[in-house]
Amino acid sequence: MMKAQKKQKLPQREVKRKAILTAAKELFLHDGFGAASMDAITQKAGVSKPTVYNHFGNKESLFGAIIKDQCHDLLASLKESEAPSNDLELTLRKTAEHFQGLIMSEPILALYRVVMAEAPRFPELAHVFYENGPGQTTENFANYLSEQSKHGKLDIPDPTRAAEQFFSLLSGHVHMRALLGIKSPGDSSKLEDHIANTIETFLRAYRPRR
Amino acid sequence: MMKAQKKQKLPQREVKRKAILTAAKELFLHDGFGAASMDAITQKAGVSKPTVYNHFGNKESLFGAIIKDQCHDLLASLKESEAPSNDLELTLRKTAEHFQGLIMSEPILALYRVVMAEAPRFPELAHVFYENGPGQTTENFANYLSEQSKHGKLDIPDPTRAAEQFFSLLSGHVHMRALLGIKSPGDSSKLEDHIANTIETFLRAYRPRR
DNA sequence: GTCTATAAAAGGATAGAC
DNA sequence: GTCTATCCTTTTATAGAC
Repeated sequence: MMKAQKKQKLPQREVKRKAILTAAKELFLHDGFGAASMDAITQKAGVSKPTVYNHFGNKESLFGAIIKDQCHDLLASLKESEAPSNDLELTLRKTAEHFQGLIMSEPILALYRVVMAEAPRFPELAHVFYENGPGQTTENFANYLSEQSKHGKLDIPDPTRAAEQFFSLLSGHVHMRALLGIKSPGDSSKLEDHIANTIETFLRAYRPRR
Repeated sequence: MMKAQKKQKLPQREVKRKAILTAAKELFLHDGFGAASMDAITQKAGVSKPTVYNHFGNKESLFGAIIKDQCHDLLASLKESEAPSNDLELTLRKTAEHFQGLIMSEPILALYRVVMAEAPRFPELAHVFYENGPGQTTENFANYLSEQSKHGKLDIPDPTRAAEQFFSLLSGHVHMRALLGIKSPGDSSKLEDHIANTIETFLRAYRPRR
């Protein structure tokens, strides 16, 4: 199954491809689809225009490749946090911290902005984003909640809804302000506070009564 | 204080201005800042380019005027729902329905997309949007919650946080899917369900325990 | 104040040499 | 496969007539 390579020389084609992807990723995420020009991308990548078009055909395809890449990276990072312990509150806190750190990071904020902005023109990308991000996250967490509910640690009639609620509470206006680039004084210093409060509220709503 | 108008003729300048604003609003909200061209705007407005530039100077200014207009309309619509009755659950439901109907409408969804996408390049617009929309809404609702809490109908230590949580639960993944243009089967038919469930969860978390 | 016509620049994409 | 050089379209913005 191994393709014989004529020499050990590093395949230059792949090097250029990587360079293009890296440059395009940075510019598309930072400037959006319309404002990022192919010219700027070729320049940043250190290649010429025909090379870019040889690899990706046109601007839309390149954009699609970048966004899908980012979405898959996103999922990969989300899967790392699979450590459901027996300690309910600990698991909630770990999950919340991981999720929060992710969605408040600049690369993911930029991905949110771009995908939402271009959703009307790139509906497929919007789907990929949702499935790999919020969709998958919710599903995994719903399974956990369902299990905990069976064990009597929680009282949850609809785990999927509860999972969505947990993540909605967690992102909330803090996430919205971050998407809008609004720096509320103390927002960042009070993230721990926000997480603790989210968990407390969630448990008040779903902890079995007595 | 009344300016004497030389004749009863309608002021043509204002007519054209309105036409430009209407056309620009539609195109900017539908296509975003970059993809909407001044050419398309002039054409749709039925005026010529120099007229547009005479009125608004450049594309950025026109965009700013449009977005700010929309944000103020948004606030106006939000203020209409000020009917806090003594029936807590009724008020929650009315508030939720009004808010939900607003944020799920296409014009407001488009406004969200555009403002978020352009937030890095138009930070001032992002602020105007937040203050007139989520900020004001939260503040008003927090006041109501605070009152209800004093009367013993709710047990809310931090009204602003609780208000944010209420609206976060309410928008949640339903709103995100709408922003992404994802039509979940039954999403629209189950909005009433979603609202009812949000209120139930909120009350489980914040209703006084005996 | 508003138009026709056009300038000036930048964008996406390609032909042809190597 | 990759480059240099270039084409064609579209874009923002303006000069000058009415």
